[in-house]
Amino acid sequence: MSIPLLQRTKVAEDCWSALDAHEKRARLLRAAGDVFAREGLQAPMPAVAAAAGAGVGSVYRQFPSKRDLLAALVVERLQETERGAEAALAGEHDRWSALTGLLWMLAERQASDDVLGEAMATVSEHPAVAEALNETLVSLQRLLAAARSEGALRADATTLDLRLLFAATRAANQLQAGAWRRMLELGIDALRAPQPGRGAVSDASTHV
Amino acid sequence: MSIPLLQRTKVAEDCWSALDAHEKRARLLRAAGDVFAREGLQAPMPAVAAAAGAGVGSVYRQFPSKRDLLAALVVERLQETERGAEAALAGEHDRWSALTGLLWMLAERQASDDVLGEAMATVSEHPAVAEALNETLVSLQRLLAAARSEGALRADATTLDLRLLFAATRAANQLQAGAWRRMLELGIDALRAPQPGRGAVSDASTHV
DNA sequence: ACAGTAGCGGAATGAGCATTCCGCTCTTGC
DNA sequence: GCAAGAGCGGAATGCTCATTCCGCTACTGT
Repeated sequence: MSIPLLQRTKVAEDCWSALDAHEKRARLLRAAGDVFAREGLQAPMPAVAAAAGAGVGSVYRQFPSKRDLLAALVVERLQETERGAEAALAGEHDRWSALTGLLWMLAERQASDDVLGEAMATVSEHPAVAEALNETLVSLQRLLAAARSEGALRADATTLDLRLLFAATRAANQLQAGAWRRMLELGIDALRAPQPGRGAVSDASTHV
Repeated sequence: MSIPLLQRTKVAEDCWSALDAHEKRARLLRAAGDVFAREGLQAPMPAVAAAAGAGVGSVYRQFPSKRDLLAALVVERLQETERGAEAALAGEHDRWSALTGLLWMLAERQASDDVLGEAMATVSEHPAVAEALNETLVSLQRLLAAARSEGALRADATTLDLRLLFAATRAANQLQAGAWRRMLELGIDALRAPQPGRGAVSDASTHV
């Protein structure tokens, strides 16, 4: 069941064990993501361990507590988001298209596997999560700034608006499968700059 | 601690015990609402019992399970909403004002004590809740129809839109206290009929 | 080939909670 | 005033986990 053959060799053992640990961690994270997505956040640790083909002990060696495991999962997703934002910023299209494209991608992913939203709420206080969130928000902020300078994004849009949008799509989807699409369309419309329009998704423009 | 004096008298004992049971039930419900609002839905039953100045046994005599207690709480709130809708329908103002007024009131209440949203998700399958929800939706539906006939509400707005709106305000508020206001303003704007506007909160107009 | 040990799997432990059970009290009916 | 019993409070029970602990296996270095 395990992959002991990859463990420590006489050559550069630190290097090997490091690589190995990394792979094991990734495997656990993937299994945890699957299990939590399928059974909800209350899925027991032993189930996660089993899904990863490991014993609980091994899970706890990588993640000191369930909370830490959840946090790692969330951080992973946040980093993906950050990379997505960076890519959007560097892409060929105009920033507005890049931004909306990113939002659709993220929302779709969230819709197909909602755990992360709930997990985020559970571990938002976790140091690692807080840090990752900050970094992600910085990237998103830059993307917003770029889109704004191109005139496509309403002037007072902030990253809080984006977060509100995600919260809303998630809520919508819990109420009725597929409802997230409409909610997102609506939100994106509200984010668009044009015309004299009325309000934005948020008036709290003093946040990152 | 208890109010034994009100129990059974020789006069019309069914009547008395019924009234008494009703009062006790109400007291439990109030206590449960407080406790859950303060400590979250995972608050232990003994805590609820203590808050009501009763023993767990008494709680279980009224509500066979925690789930039933939660359901009763949700049903109560739904009925309030229903009454609110009826009142709005019968009020003096135009239906649009009545509708938005109702939405503001309900959203504010939800913001100040969020449990019900979560509880609703937990027990939405419960028969009693399903039934109460249906009735509430019927009333809201009538209010919507009235507002629509006055021309203030967009033609394709449904009660699902209202539910989405509540889900969204709740989500917004969880992210940032007070954010529900903006979200609600936005949603109400989207519900307004006027001009050629773009989209509604939902495109699923085939639901009650 | 052998002793030493890192890392593993999963049994064992402990805590928290919903729910059940029971002895006790206060009220009733005579 | 007394026996019967309705309804009460809260101790006891049983179960589900998170987390800890430990004997075992497989690889290392000699």
